[in-house]
Amino acid sequence: MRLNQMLFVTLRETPAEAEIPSHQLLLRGGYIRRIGSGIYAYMPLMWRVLQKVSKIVREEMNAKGAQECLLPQLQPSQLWQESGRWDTYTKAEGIMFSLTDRGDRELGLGPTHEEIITTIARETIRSYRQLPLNLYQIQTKFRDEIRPRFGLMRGREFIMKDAYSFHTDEESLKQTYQEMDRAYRNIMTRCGLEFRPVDADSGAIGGSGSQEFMILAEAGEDEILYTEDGKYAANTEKAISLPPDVEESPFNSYEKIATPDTDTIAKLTEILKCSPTVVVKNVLYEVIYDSGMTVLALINIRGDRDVNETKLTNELTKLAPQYKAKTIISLTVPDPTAQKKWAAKSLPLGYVAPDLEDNYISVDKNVAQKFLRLVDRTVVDLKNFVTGANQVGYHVVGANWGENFTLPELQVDIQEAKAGDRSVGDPNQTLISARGIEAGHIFQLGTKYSEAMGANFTNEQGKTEPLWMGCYGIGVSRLAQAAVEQSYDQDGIIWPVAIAPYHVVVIVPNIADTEKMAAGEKLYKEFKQAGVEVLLDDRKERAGVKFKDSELVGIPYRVVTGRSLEEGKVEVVKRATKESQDIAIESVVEIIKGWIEEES
RNA sequence: CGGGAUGUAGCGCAGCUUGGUAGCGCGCCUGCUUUGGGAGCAGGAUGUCGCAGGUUCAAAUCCUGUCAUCCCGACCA
Repeated sequence: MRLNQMLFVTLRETPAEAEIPSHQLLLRGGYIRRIGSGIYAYMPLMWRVLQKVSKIVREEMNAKGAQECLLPQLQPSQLWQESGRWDTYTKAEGIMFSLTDRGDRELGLGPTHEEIITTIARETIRSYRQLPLNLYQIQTKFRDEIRPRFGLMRGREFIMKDAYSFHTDEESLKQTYQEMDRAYRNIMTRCGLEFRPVDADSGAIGGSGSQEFMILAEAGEDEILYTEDGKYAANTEKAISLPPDVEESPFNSYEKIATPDTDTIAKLTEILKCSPTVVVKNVLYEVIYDSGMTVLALINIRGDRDVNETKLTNELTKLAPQYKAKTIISLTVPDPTAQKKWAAKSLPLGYVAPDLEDNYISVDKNVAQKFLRLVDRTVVDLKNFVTGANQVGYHVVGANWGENFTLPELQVDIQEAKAGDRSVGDPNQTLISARGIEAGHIFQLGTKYSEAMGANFTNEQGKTEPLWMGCYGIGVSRLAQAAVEQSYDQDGIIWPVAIAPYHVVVIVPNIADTEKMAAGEKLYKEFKQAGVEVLLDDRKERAGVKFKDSELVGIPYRVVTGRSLEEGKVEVVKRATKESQDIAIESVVEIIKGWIEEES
């Protein structure tokens, strides 16, 4: 392509809206244009990158026997009602754009396609003979993100590859899951990315096992924890760990002590001269279930640990049936205004004890009349601990479960793992923290959707059974931007060769110089004939502008028909290293072609 | 949704406190010079000052409302 004919607009200054390097560079390089919040146009260069990523994804999916299809974006609400996700997705999670058509039918704009694919499966899969099956598509998805961010990283419209597999049993599902894991590793590696697969929470999609593929980058929205030996890696949301050992409690008799002005653990332990590991912290959460019921959850956890709200949400979701509910609409630490809605009297904030009486809750049929008491494992075996006295200004010390307080029946792991904690699998390993961008996520769904939607098959024994399902997503547009986040310098983008929009840019420093122009044209033709993707910078611009642009846009190899032309040579510069060398004009095409084959 | 901020030329911003001709840099167009690191000189074009009301002789500026965008928290590929 000749730059002179291309819609090629770079920005010298960084648009104010962009925060992180990859977003800034994609805007400045003219790869993307913002159309609305979280809505972007992919310009010609970007589209080439996206197509290259898609091509790699296709090749790896096809290699595992997956079949490509294309599913509708406009989805009837009834399918989502069948799976039970319509209300969650349009109300609780609020992630789905929905609309009503002129015939008064409700439709959703697809944020994901489990419902559609399950419908197809139940209509077309009859027998075990047709299984296993893996279908995928590369599609634009719509999600009404509350806060779109960082350009393509979290858009409201984005490109995703999603695959769905169907099986006769769990074993077959696990096998495909493993194959997808392999395929995903290949995809990330081929795209030239540094990544890490981690254990993950499966969130609203549901199902049992799930794994995320994290592209390592400082700007990543997720924190991951891993051990140095590489045997354990998990998203912090999911991570488990051994907390530091408990220090000996300095208290051996049960006593109530005046502790004025100690509404935080730090202030308390300073006054009592004890370790936070012997403190039982009591955290109050306000939970609203989709049945409209408000439940107050009182969590007991060790003073030096924090509650992992993802784990807590999962535990609370399990308890939903108790409150005639299916799911949680909100989970918050209630502020004083929120407390007024249900508190019968003012709470001893900062001094709450595990036995906080239920009569703090005012009588209301939409509010559970008893605290939901959950105890984290970190404090189950704690002896002679310190905790609140349910009276402002006072704590108790030397307390024990069974003697002074009743140990709640619901014992759960809801502590948040932190860097520095020991690994559960191998206590000699400590957890290290890194930030990552979630570019892929694979799930073992099990029979959640097939049961809900009646997608069954007949097995070898002639019995009807629900299909086992898996689903596998890759954020194509997110992955492309993540690649930039992982590879840039002060001058611009450094694309991995495999996904660069073009391989080579031939720069003619001065198009008025007919000899240099002719050399540029000749090389341009030869590169094209050799199957190398080449740009010719034949714009009426000064050399400096062309150099700056080529670096900003990040084409891996630059060929300049400049000074060295007199000796029959051209200058060749590698974008990644800025390494420059003069190469004879007749061999340059072959040499660069060789480099490209090596790199991709 | 809660907290914070911003809307002025394609991009980055000033002007608003104290109302009175809408400005700067970059980019864009024309010409000449320059021609290997975002050129120099000369000339030129581009704005319903987010939108709607209000106050006023007069509003980018003050008041009210509204919309949009961005940043910090909960969701997710």
